[in-house]
Amino acid sequence: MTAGVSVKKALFEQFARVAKALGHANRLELLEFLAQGERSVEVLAGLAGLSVANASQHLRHLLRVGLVRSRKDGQYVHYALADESVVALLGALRGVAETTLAEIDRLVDTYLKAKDALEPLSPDELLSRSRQGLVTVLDVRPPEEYRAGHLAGAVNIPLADLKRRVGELTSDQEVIAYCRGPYCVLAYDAVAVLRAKGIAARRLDGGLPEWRIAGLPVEQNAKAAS
Amino acid sequence: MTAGVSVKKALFEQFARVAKALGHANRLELLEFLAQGERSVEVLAGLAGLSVANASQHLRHLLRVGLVRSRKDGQYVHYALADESVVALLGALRGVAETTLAEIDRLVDTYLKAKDALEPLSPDELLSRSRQGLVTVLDVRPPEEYRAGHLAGAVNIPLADLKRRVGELTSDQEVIAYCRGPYCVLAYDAVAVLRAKGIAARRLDGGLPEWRIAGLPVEQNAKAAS
DNA sequence: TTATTAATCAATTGATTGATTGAATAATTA
DNA sequence: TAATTATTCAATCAATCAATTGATTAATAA
Repeated sequence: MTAGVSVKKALFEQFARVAKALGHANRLELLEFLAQGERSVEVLAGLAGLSVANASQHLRHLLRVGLVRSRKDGQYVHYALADESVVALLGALRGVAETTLAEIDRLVDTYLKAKDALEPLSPDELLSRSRQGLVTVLDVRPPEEYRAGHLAGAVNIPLADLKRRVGELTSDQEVIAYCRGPYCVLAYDAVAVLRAKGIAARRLDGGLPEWRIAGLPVEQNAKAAS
Repeated sequence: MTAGVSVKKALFEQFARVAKALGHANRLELLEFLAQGERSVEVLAGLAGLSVANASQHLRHLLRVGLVRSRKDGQYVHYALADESVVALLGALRGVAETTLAEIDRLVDTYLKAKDALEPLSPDELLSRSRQGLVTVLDVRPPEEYRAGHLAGAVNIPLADLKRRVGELTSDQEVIAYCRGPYCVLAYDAVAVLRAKGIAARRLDGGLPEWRIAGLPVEQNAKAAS
């Protein structure tokens, strides 16, 4: 019982190590990118706008506390989330921040514009509708991200090309657009573009990691699945 | 889109603030106590073994990031978790730490002794069994914690008194013991004591906050529910 | 072998954090 | 009114953290 106190303390210190590792915007952003799939240090540094050395340090920090794992392939080191439970943790963190910080609401509103006007579709709904062939799933991310992993059957038209290539979409089906996750504007913008062209469109709720967990099929057009 | 970058950054910074607030063993311990119910600064300081000034500072920190709320009642300030989502976040943090840190396993083993020998009962199972009157629910925490909130119908026999008062329990029903949460040894010890006396006993999985969310009825013998 | 590239390491700097101390509020009681 | 109690504030100091820089380790290509 007396010894129990220090063990309890040690337990909380371990938990705190994990939480502390989450306590930096850059590391959270890196984790968000990793939630979409394995990435190399250089790619991650580019995505997050960090120097390679800095990104490397943050990644090693995440590695030390067990939030990510790494795999060496030639001269590349690929990082990935350690576990699905990390996605759950990031979701829970978002959940708390959204319900308790008014600041978040303000930012989300600014960032995502007419948020409420675009009621999103849940992964479950998407699953049943796409089984019936009722919807076209549209991935508006850049091709390289699409290749690294996307929803099965999704069409890839990057947002920049959407206006030009809108003819490729059949206008008699509702289009469900998605990009990187809940705070990615691309999908919002795509829905706006499509609606302006008279095509029924909605955004898919959540992000790739959540959909994977929810059971939506994910596929890859790997360049070299080494 | 260019402005989007800084908003995105700001969003991650808000999330990081929350995570950072979780990144200290003392604050996590305070949150664990708060998950059981509202407590005053002095009580929390005592429970966590901190000076009042130090506990106050940690609590104000948690308040600033929205993880707890406070209520002034006379000269006392009572703190409580801001929201149920905080319980979920703490659970997710535990989940990640348990699956990714080997160190945790070692500590839990040391702390909770023959952990696996005592398969716990889930809240759902408890609910159906107690409806049928099949089990006796035993709260082994000190009376003051019991009074502050306990499972409806639970009998309170603090662990220290259990050997002496074991006669108060009917030996023809299985006893389900609980204390403060998943890392509280009292319930483990109680199960050991009861089994030694020939009484079928198991531990209840999780902790009071989780049971509340799972729908188990919680009641209070308030001293003065002001 | 010698470049080149990807990633990490080591050292430095400035900034932030946590515990302690003593003083200051603010509500209650004598 | 003065004393007591619960809490918070303000200042301090040691410890830790994050970004930068330049050097170093591996793997690959010329």
